[in-house]
Amino acid sequence: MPELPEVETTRRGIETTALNRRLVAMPVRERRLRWPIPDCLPDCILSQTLLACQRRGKYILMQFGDQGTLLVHLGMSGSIRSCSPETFWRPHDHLQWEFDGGQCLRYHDPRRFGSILWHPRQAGPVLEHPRLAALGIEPLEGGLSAEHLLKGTRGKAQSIKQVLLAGQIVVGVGNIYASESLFRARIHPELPAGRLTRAQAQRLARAIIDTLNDALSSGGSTLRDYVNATGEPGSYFDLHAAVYEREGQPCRQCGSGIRRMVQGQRATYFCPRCQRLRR
DNA sequence: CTTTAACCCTGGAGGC
DNA sequence: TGCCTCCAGGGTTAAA
Repeated sequence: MPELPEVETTRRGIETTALNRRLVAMPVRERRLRWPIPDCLPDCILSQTLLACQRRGKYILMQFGDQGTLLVHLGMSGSIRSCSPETFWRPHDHLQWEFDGGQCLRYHDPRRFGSILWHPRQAGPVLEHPRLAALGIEPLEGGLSAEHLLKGTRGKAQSIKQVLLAGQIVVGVGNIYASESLFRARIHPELPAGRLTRAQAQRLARAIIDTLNDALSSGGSTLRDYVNATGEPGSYFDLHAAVYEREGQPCRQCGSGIRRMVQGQRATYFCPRCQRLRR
């Protein structure tokens, strides 16, 4: 599933492929995603130039001329690849953006949990879009500190794992990296968020930043360019997980058996020895 | 207000 | 081999 590093790599690939290019066509084969693709597409962006491609959380923001911005989410099975406009359409290829010069981006999403939303310019700053307004800070742009985590978790009885996943304090920590970050910070996933100590918050801020950066750089080095990747469809970054999906296997730190549990209907993996509730 | 659970969807795994 | 059931997952909303 695309986590923040994959989304960021995708964003960079889109920039490389299509920034400052004019959209000449946008065939849509399937509008039924998380929400239906708006009827005004593609008309409202045809012949417009892609002036910027940014990211907020796991949303990719494509600004088309002075018309507005497309909010593109990959859900959990989505991907965007560059191809030639004539490339045969595989199952679950839902649409493509064709730019002048022959550049083309294909949106592919078997489970259709992804979404494509339209934010017209007159609706105001795109960052105030309902889907974006309440998001936590970006972990890779500075500002994620122990103080920020302590402030955001103060008084919360919910587990630290679930608070991280909720994305209201910091974005981009999906199910995989929540487990990985907590392991790296040696914090038990069930710790009530409000009980986080300063030392733990310090380690957690560091762990989140390092975990995401590691994934980003390893993804960048192994695939170079996600959008232009020629590997098998749907191949995501090869994660060298410390705990994720390693139930029963020895902890790389202490050798104890990695445990799996469910929090909020989601799997959590942790080392019972390295991550203790009481510290 | 907080917390929980259901939902959207498909591919893959496991049981028989 | 094939059919059936179950499950994973992110993000959102309805319900408790």
